[in-house]
Amino acid sequence: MIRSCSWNVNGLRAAMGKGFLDWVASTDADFICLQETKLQEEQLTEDMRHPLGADGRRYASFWSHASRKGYAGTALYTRRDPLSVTTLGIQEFDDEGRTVVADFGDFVLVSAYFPNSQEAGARLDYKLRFCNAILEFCERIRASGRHVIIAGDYNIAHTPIDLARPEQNEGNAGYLPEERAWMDTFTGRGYIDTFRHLCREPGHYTWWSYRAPKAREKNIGWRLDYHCVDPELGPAIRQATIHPEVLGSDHCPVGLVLDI
Amino acid sequence: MIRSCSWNVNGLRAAMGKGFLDWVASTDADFICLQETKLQEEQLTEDMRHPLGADGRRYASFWSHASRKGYAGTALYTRRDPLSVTTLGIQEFDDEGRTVVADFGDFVLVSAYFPNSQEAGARLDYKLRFCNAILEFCERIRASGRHVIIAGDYNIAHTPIDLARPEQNEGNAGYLPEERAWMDTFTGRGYIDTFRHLCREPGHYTWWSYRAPKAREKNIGWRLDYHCVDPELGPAIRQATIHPEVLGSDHCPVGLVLDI
DNA sequence: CTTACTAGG
DNA sequence: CCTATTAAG
Repeated sequence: MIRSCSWNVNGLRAAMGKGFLDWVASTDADFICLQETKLQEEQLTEDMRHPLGADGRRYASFWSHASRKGYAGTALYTRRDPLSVTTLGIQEFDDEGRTVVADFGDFVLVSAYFPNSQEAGARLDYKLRFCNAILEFCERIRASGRHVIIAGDYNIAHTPIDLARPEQNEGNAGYLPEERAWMDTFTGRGYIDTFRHLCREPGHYTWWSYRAPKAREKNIGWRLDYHCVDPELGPAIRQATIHPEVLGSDHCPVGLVLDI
Repeated sequence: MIRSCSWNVNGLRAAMGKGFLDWVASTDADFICLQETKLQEEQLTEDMRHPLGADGRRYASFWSHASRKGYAGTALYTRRDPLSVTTLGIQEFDDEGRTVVADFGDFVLVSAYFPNSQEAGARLDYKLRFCNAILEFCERIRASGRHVIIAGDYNIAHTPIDLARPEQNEGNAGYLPEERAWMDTFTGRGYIDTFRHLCREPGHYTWWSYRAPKAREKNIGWRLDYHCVDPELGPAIRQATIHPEVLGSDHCPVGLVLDI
C-alpha cells in the first residue's frame, strides 16, 4: 500500500508560518509532492528539508527550483528510498523547476506543476508543450512495463463539474478548450483521474481564488490538483481524496492510496 | 500664535492604518508638515486630502510627489489659507517631491525632506546641493524682510548629543562631517534649531532604526527632524517639542509654537 | 488577495 | 525591519 499527498503550497516559506510542518506530520503519507515552493536551494531550512513524519522519522526530500527567484518550483518528500531522482529533462521546463521525477523501480512518481496558461492564453503554447511532454513521459514508462503516478497542480479544470462556475469561465486560463482537450487526450489514452474515478459528484474543488471575495467559504472553486495514474493501476486505486479543510494556501492537498 | 507639527510618516498609506487620522485630530496644529508620503496624486484619498482637525474643521492640503512611485514626497496640511504654494523650483529636487513651500505673507513655511546621503555617501553631493538650495532660499526670504520656517526631516544629526551612538556612527549616512558642517554653516548664519534652542539635554531623538532590534524601546535613536527658523524669530519661539510616544513610523513628530 | 521580488531607508 | 514597487497567480 502506498499513500501519496500533493499540495500546491503557494510559497513554502509562507506555508511554514501557517502550520505546514504540523500538516506534514499529520498526513502519514509515504510521499508528499509539493508545487509552487517559490524558493531556491539556499533558502531551504533544515525543517523544510527533513520534516518529521507521523511515524516519528524524518522525510528525505528532493527539490527542483526555478532559475528565477521566488517562482514556481516543485519538491518531493519521501519515506522510501528512490532508485533515482531526476526531472523531465527538458530545458524549458527544468528552468522553471516544474517536475521532480522519482523512480521507485516498479513505479515512477512525478510531482508536477503544470504551467498557468495566463491571461489571453499568453502561455498556452508553453503549457501544451509541457502537457505533451508529460504524456510522452508517461507512455515511455508504461511501455517499459512500469507504473506512473503524476501528482500535482495541473492548472486545468477538466469538465464542467470540476469548477463552480463553468459558464462564466469559458475561455479563462485553466478552462480553455485546448487545456480541456489535452485532458481528454490524456484520459483517452487510459490514464486515470483517480478522484473522478471514485467520485462523480460535483462541488469538490482544490483551489479557490484569493482575488474573489470569500471564494473559499462560498466554495466557488476549481479542481486543478490531481493524482493521475496509468491505466494498469486502475484496480489498485483504494482512495482518492481532497482535503479542503487544510488551510495555508489557495490550494488544498489531495491524497491517493494505491494497493501496490 | 502659530502651531506647527512635522512628521516623516514613512508611507502615508501605512500610517493611515496605524491611526494617522486620530493623530492629526489630536495635534490641534495650524500646520502639519509631512515627509515620505510615498504616494502620488492618484493614490490620495479624500481622508488624506482633508483630515478632520481638533477644531472640527477639515484641513486644506498641498502635495509634492516624486515622479518615481512609492518614493519620498512631502505634504502640508493647513488651517490658514496660504497666499501661494510652490516648491523649491529646482528640477532635481522637485522631481523627488522634496519640498512644499507655502507663503503666508509675513512668513514662509517649508515642509522639507532632505535627501539621505546613503551608504558610502553615494548621494552626498545631491544632498549637499539640496542643503545649499535650502540655505539660499532662506537667505532670499530673510532678505525680503519676511520670516522662514524649515520643518522636516533633515536626515542629519548635528552634534554628538543628537544621536545615541555618536562614536559608532562616525562616517555613517546622517552623521557625515560634510552633513554636520552644513548644519554648522546653517546655524552659523543665525538660523535656529528651535528644539536645541530650548533644550540642551541629550537623549531626545526623532528616529529609531527599524533594522536594529528594539532600537526604539532602548531609545537608541537619532534627532533628524527639526523646526528651524530664521534668526529674527528667536524671541518668538515659545515651544519646540518631540513626541516619541506617537507611533506609526520610524520617525516621531516634532512640534513648534511661535508667538507671531 | 496573496506570495514572491527589488529598491530604499 | 519596514514601506513601497513589480510580476505572477
